[in-house]
Amino acid sequence: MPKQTFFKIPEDKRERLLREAAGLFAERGYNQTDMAQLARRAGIAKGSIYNYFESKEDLYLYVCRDGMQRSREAIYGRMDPEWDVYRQIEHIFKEGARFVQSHPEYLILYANISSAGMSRFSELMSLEVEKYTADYLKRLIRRDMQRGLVRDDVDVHFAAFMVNSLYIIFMASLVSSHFKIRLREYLEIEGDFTDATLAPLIQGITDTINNLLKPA
Amino acid sequence: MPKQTFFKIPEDKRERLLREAAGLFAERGYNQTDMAQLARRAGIAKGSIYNYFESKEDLYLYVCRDGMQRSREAIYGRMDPEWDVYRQIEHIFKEGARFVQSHPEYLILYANISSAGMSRFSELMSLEVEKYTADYLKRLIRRDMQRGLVRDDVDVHFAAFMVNSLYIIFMASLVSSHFKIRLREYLEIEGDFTDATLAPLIQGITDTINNLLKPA
DNA sequence: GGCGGTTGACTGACCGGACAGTCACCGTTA
DNA sequence: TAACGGTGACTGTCCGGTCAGTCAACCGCC
Repeated sequence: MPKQTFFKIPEDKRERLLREAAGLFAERGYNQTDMAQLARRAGIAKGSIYNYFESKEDLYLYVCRDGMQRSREAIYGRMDPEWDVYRQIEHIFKEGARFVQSHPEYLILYANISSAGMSRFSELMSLEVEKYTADYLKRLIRRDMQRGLVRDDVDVHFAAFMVNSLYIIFMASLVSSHFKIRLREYLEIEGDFTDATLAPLIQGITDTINNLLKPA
Repeated sequence: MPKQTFFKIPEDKRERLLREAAGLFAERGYNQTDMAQLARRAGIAKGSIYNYFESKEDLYLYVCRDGMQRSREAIYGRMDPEWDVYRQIEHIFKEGARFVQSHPEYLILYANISSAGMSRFSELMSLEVEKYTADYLKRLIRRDMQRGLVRDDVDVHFAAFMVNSLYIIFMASLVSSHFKIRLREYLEIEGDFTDATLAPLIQGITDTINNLLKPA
């Protein structure tokens, strides 16, 4: 957690530091991020960062949690909880794609907690990151099973796992340099992804999910 | 590529260095791996490593490529190319799970080329790593489509992408600390994974794939 | 088979750069 | 003038890569 000072400084300074930190941590990873460079980019002195946070690790954890919060708001914020599971999943994929294209840094931060040398962080954050989505999906599938919209022989845990797995791969494919290359190789796409290439991909994935869940 | 010297030293010394390097790079990541510590673990002097390889980066790339090679041999080696796509996919998942449990380091190396600060490496290796599997799966699906074993309205590229995506998530779930925690949370498993928890998961995933491909 | 010479793998102390975190001082405001 | 946020030069540590020197093995010659 930040020190109190961090919440007493002007909001734009706070935002700028968080923005630059998210960008740098995402671009270079935790260990390769240089606090002096971060200070320079954020337009403050290195010492100031240590007035706001106990340590680099402290800052990193806060930036990650803050990023998860922002992602969640962007993706779940405009969703009507009364929509059926199929419409909600479609919404999540579409809003996710939109959000990740304007703010790839947060998804990269997420992806990095699973990389080598980060197990210290993953022990702190993985559960807290995954629990929200896992619970949400399971509740949603269960609710629509009761409404007769989902086959009643579906294993709720497994189904939620599959939905989220496909979501993770999809999002990573838009953002990580490795997964972008991989997606291009599989779909034999030249150049950047456009709505014209992404729409059928989302369609294919959501169709697969529908197939898994929909009554015969 | 290694220098010639590397191929002139006794095989067990060579193997030991590669083994320890794969282990350390996987455990701590590229940047956090200390060449002095690696030398100590491999039972040689730091200078010797630089008699075998130009640089840390050179060693890393060789260890990764070597690991991919070994993984491929373990997983594709005992497979009969005449088996139908469903049997081959099941074999890949089962052998993959077996291999990754005895040699998690190679899959971790694979997973790490997609992490932050590794884009330099992913540009070098991603294509070469993914191309093999992508081509293999596409060829297999196409062949069995001609044999009438796969629905003829399936998009081969998309189908291969889905199969490999589920495979990646599955393998990562057995190996990365983050994905292990995530799998436990979704499936509500306590403690370690056993065959009893893994078998139904493989079953669920291959069923989903079969559903995607099999004629009505 | 003994001897001098040559080769090349092996070694680890050392160097230089990078970088997290500190601290003594500064400027502003109440 | 006290309190507090801001600052950047400084420090200690870490680590990739180097290199001058060692030594065992091998070779050709007597």
